[in-house]
Order: sequence, then structure tokens, then C-alpha cells
Amino acid sequence: MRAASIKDVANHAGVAVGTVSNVLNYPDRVAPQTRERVLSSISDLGFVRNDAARQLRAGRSRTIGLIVLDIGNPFFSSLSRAAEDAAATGGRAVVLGNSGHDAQRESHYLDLFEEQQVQGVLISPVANVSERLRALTARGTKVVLVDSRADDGGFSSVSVDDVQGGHLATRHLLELGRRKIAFIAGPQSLRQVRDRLEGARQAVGEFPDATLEVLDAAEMSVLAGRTVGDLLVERGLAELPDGVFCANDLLALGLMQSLTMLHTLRIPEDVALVGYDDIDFAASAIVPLTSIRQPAALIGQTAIELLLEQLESEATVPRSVVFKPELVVRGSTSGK
Amino acid sequence: MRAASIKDVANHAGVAVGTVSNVLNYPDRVAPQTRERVLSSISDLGFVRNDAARQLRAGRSRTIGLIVLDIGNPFFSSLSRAAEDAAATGGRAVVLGNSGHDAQRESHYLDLFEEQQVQGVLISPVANVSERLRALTARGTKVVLVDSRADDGGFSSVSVDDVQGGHLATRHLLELGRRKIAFIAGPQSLRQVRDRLEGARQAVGEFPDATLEVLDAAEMSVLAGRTVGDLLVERGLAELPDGVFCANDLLALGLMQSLTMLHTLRIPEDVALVGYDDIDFAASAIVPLTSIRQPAALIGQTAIELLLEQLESEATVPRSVVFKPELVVRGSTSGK
DNA sequence: TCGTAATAATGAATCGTTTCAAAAGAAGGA
DNA sequence: TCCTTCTTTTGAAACGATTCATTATTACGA
Repeated sequence: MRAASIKDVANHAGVAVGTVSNVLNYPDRVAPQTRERVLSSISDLGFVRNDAARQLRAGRSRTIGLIVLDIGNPFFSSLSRAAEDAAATGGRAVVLGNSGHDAQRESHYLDLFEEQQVQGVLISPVANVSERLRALTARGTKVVLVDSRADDGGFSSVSVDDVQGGHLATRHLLELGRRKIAFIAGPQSLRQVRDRLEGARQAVGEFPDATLEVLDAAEMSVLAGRTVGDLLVERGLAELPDGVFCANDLLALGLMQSLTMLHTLRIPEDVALVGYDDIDFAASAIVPLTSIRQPAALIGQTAIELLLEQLESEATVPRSVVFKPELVVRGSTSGK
Repeated sequence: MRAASIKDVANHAGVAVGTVSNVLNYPDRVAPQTRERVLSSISDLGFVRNDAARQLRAGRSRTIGLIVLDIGNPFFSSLSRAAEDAAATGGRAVVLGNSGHDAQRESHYLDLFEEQQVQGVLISPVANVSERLRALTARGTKVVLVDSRADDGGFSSVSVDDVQGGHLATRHLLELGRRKIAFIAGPQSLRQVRDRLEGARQAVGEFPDATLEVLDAAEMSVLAGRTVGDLLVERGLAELPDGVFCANDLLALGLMQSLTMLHTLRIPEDVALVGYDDIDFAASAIVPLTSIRQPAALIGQTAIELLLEQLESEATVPRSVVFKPELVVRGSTSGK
């Protein structure tokens, strides 16, 4: 029992295959009664268009590939949702790939998307993939970097000024009078992490009596944050930083868990804490978390718009959009 | 500048197209030196297999479609990640569709996946789609229900016993001495919500002096929880329930925000609170949240396994796997 | 040297659409 | 009736990879 093809429909309706195709793609070209006859044959036979054949003939699919660092991170899930919606209004579908900070999986998704001849790729890269992306564009696939910037302006990109974000967060701690600052870093291979650190460095540099310590976390998750927290507490109270800036909210939440629950430190009295991303859960944390807000949905939507722009008008120069981050003050630094 | 095809590679290497195809699919059938020559032509020309052509010929793609209710919900993102991993080991890729509780988007993704001739569909349905799914299977696409059960055993499924989960949560509240129980429901069109409520009803029925009140939330999000919380507080303290069970953790976190921050109620003293899903953030809430744990990753992995099972051996009967939920007690009910 | 068997390479046919030049049909005017 | 114009329908060609029956090549023993 083979699926019905356009030829079966044509036979059933007593017309030529070209007519069936026209009914599907240019209904106005077909006389109303013929059209009706074909449509009822389609539903009689349960005909479903074969996208592979369509794509083969058209030379391109109607989908856009999106590769994110971590779909479990609310920042990215919100971004993806907005991208999907924006693409849908442009008549395209988004297929989502989750690299999970794994370069191999990232590369695997790039392969897959290229074989599927997606119209374009939105990617928030793990590894240095500029070579691969360049090859992709050379073969006609449009690329937009998301939450990342092209060093050489070779690609369109949508990002947030993470240096400024790091600066905002750290200056906030310093203005509260904190001087022993710690930055909890995720993998420094990530540009986001490096930029946020750079911003923190700049801010600390503006206060001569302040110090900055950098602590590495294995990944940017709640669990990793907890691990760093446990490590920190082992030092004893005197050795603790009094202001901590985490590379993202997940780390901050984990740290908070460790400090307040396992060890009975007070936030913000003993340690003031700032996260990054302002995910929904930041506001409902044990101590509501001060954070840096990034417009996740806006980023996703804008990225699709840049891509569509490139698709519509053939030769457009790459554009980079940079959004400004925003400090959201809550209990973890304000002491109510 | 057209992308290189298998024919271009054949010309460049001075062999027939069939030989190139063999190099790609059955390398052993080709003499080593020929193979090398072809491979170097492939990299010279930057040849990338055209998946559409491959699929057209093969009659099926190598992808599996996954439609989830809400990718922003950590339960589903964790489920998806596990499904992707499991599929990758089986040589398949997962494409993710997020219905966002929207029947139209769900239907749209079903269309898309069917046109793409995915090997199978994993779906956590919003609307009643059994008719559509039946049609899908009739045309040869395998279907596995996720976090949902087929009423009539027509499909394989992986789920958690939500009635039991609702019972566990509610009995816990009752055993703490609470008697005015409220259930914060999400959309009752969802089987999950109905089942959890049913479990709550059963538990309340076992305590003759207990009452159950059902409050509806527009959606299962933090925001909706906050709205219900505000509504609840307007009644005044005497009218409040003393035990609240929420249809999921997001609702519970929103409720918690509203009760503790805007209105100064104490959890668990004034109101004991239980959520559902045990997402990562439950443990790091203002008051760590008691919840019902569902093995999200295991569900995703098992769903893929059931699907692969159906794909390998043609005529297998549908199987249903039901996992048991687990009560995780934290501060929101235990009073430290 | 010849014959046989094993190994390697070939290339036409196929999958299901879309496209488009050409043919057929309809309508109207002279 | 014939010609023109406009609308509708036709069906072969093309997209690019895979398959498989056929042909070519090689190796080896007699």
C-alpha cells in the first residue's frame, strides 16, 4: 500500500499531472469545476504532497535551521519560540537543533541542515565554526549569528553587548560598597563569558581598592553553580567575596542554593549576588535574583528578520544588530 | 554557481555516477584507489549530498518529528534532549516542533512532518488528534504518544501515572493536617490536568472532613500562577485554602511569588504548596517547592526506543509504558 | 594459452514534483 | 464560416541520488 502520488490523483480525477500541480500551486489557473474535481480526488485518496520531490525540483527547502547552545536554558527557549513565530509569518518552518555546548553535536547539525538544503541557518556557536559557515554561505545558504558577533563582519548577527552587561552588573556591586568581587565564569571558550568578564574587569578597574577573582564552572547549569558554591564556602567566611557576579542565572541560582541552604550564609548581607539573562525563574528564587536582562524574544525575531531580508533581496551586505542589556535589581543585592 | 552534484563528482573523478554513490554508501564495493580518487574529488568540489534526492529515492527521510506542548517548560526541554540523544545513537535526527499549547500550530507541525515523510512522530498532544494520527499511521508513519496515553490502545505511548501523582500530592497535604484543599488547574482540555485533578479528588474523598476547590488558570505558566495568586489573596485570610496543589511547577512558582512577595503570606504556615514536574528550579525557589517528580529524560529516551522498535520490526503491537511519579518533599510543605 | 570465477565499474531507470512550451478548446467578431 | 484572442489543459523534461542488471577487468589454475 503505497502513498498516493500526484499521478494517482490525476488518474482518479481524469486530468493530467500538470493540472493537479496547478491546483496545488496556482489554483486560479484552473477552471473552478476542474479544481473541485481534483480537490475531491485529493481528499478521497488522502494525498499528501511529497516534500522531498518538491524540494528536489525547487532546489531548496522551505525550512530554516536554528542551532542553540542549550534549549534547557529559558533564554534560548524563549528565543526559539520567537524565531519560530517570526518564521511562520514568513511562510517558513524552523527546525531546531540543540548543540548542548557540544562541538560535535553542533557540527552534526550543520551537516544535517546542509544536506537538507535549509534556506538559512541561525546559530549560536559553541566552537569556532567561521570556516564552516563561510563554506555554507559560499554554497548559497544564508547564515545569521545569534547571541554572537562575527569578528570580521562576514555574517549578519544579532547580539547583546555583553561587555556592557558585565560592566553594569559589576558596577552595581561596587556601588553597593562591595570590594571583593568574584566572577563565576562558564567555559571561557564562549565569547559571551569572555565579554562579561571583560566588562567586569573594566568596572573593577574604575575602583582602585576593589579586587576581582575569577572562578571557573564546568558548565553553565544550576548544578555547576552549586558545586562552585560548595567550594567557595569551604574557605570560611573571612575568605569569601562580598559581591559575586555569575555568568548566567542558572549558575547564580545554583550558587544561591548552596550558600543559603547547605551553608547558612545570608544573601545579600554576607554575599551580594548578580546573575545574567533574567530568566523567568530569577524573580521566584529563594532570594529574588538581581540580573541582567537580555531581550531573548526580540533577538530571535530580529534574527529571522535579518535572514528573510537576505533571502528576499539577493545581494545585501551583512548587518549586525546589537541590543543593550538592562540591570534588574532585586533582593539578592538590594537587601530589600 | 550551482552546488556540485554527484554527476559533477563523477566527471571530475573520471568514473560513473553509480561508483560515486557506492563510495558514499558501500565503500567496500569500490577498489581502494578509485575510492581515494572519488573522495578527493568530493572534497575538491565541496560536494554535499542532496538529502531531498536521497529521500525521494528512498521513500522515507531519516528524521523523527517531536511535537511538545511547551519547550519553555524544563520538563519538556529535558525530555527533548534525551530524545535527541537516543535518536542520534540510532542514526536518526530529531526535528523539534513547539506547539505552545496551540492546536493550530500543532496541526501545522503535523502537516509539515507528514510532507517531510519523517519516519515517525513523537507527540504530546494539545487537541484531540487521534483521527489525524490514525491517518498518519495508515500511511506508514509510526506514532508514539508522549506524556499521554491512547484511550483505545491504538498507539504506543510513554506516560506517567498522573492520577497517582495527583493522589500523592494531595494525600501529602492531607496528612499534614490540611483540610481546605485547592487545585490550581491548567486548561482542562489536557489529559494531564484532568488526571491530576482526578487523583486529587480520590485523595480528598478518603478524608471525610476535607474539601476540594478547583481554580482555573488560563495557561500553565509562572505568570498565570501569579494571576491566580492575586485573585486568591483578595478573598482575605479566612477564606484561603490551607493546602494548594498546582497542576505544574510553573503555576506553583507564580503562586508563590504572588503569596509571599506581594501579599505577605507564609508558606507553608499559612498555605502549604505542592507543584508538579520537579523541574530544576523547584529546589531553588523562594521557598523550596515540594513537587511530584517525573522522569523526563527517561520518558524521552523510552519514547524513541519504542519508535525504533516499531521501525525495525514491521508488525509490532503498540506498547504502553507507564512510569510511576514520586513525591519530593521540600520547604513549601515541610515547614523546614 | 585459455577458461572460469571473482571483483569492479557502468549507466539507464526510478522516485514525485514542478515547469513550461505547445496543443486544445471556447468565445467573440467579421 | 473563418480568424483571432484568451483561457485551460496537456505531458515531457528536469531535479539528484540510488539501485541493479549488465559489462569489463583481473587473477589464477589447468
